Amino acid sequence: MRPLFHPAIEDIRPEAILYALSDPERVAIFTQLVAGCGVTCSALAYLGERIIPKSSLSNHFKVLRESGLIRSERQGVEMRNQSRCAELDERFPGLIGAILTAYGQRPGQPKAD
Amino acid sequence: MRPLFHPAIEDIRPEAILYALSDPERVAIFTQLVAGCGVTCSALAYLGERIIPKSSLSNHFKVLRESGLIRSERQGVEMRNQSRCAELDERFPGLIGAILTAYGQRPGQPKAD
DNA sequence: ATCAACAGTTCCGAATTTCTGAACTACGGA
DNA sequence: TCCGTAGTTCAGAAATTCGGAACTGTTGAT
Repeated sequence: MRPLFHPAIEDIRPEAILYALSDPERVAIFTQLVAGCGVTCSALAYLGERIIPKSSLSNHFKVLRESGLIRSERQGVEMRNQSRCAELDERFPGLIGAILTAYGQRPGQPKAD
Repeated sequence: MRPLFHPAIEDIRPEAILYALSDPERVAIFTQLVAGCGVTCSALAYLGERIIPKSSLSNHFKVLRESGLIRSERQGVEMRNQSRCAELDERFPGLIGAILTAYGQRPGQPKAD
């Protein structure tokens, strides 16, 4: 499998972040990661009112990863995902927090780590 | 004149805001409006390095308007546009500011450090 | 009233992007 | 080895975006 691409912190573009988080399904996924639970891909298939097909889920993770919002690494047969909140909050102060607050889904302080 | 649709402040959805501001051309337009001047549509056709076709420009304004970011009203033969920042900042505290700050920190943009 | 000029919108076809089922790859365990 | 599970990639259909041309609505001039 191709190595997964993660942008360096300085290469992260605001438009990619906003685009990634303009989809409520991706926001729900990201929110779970920020909260620290459900870190694998398949664990999140039942978010919301529908079952997200796994190819769509995989694509959501790719968008989140390539926008710089999350970091993914393979661990055995599954993929561990974690948010890059701490880095992001240094680069774009207050941005992630304000977005999650706006969605009304912020479960904790993204800066905390 | 047929009134243009503007969402009530309580109907504004974060995903619409993020989607609207995930396009750098729209961000450039919005930034001009935030800067204060009630700006017309055609006055912004030369933002950035290309001439934006007027149908595209019209669509950008429509997206901004229907997401709740701006208010537009016809004044004579032209359209005056203004940002809804004050309302928005009450509904989604810090969101617009954090987004504009994030765009202001892109590489290539003036940096405050 | 009629016409022309202008600001912006709408229409619609082409190009691009998104979605998702099916096929596939990668890893671990027996 | 073969099997099951986790996730990715492929490919075609569906949806969205882009932008030129035609159109609408307003003002000012004749």
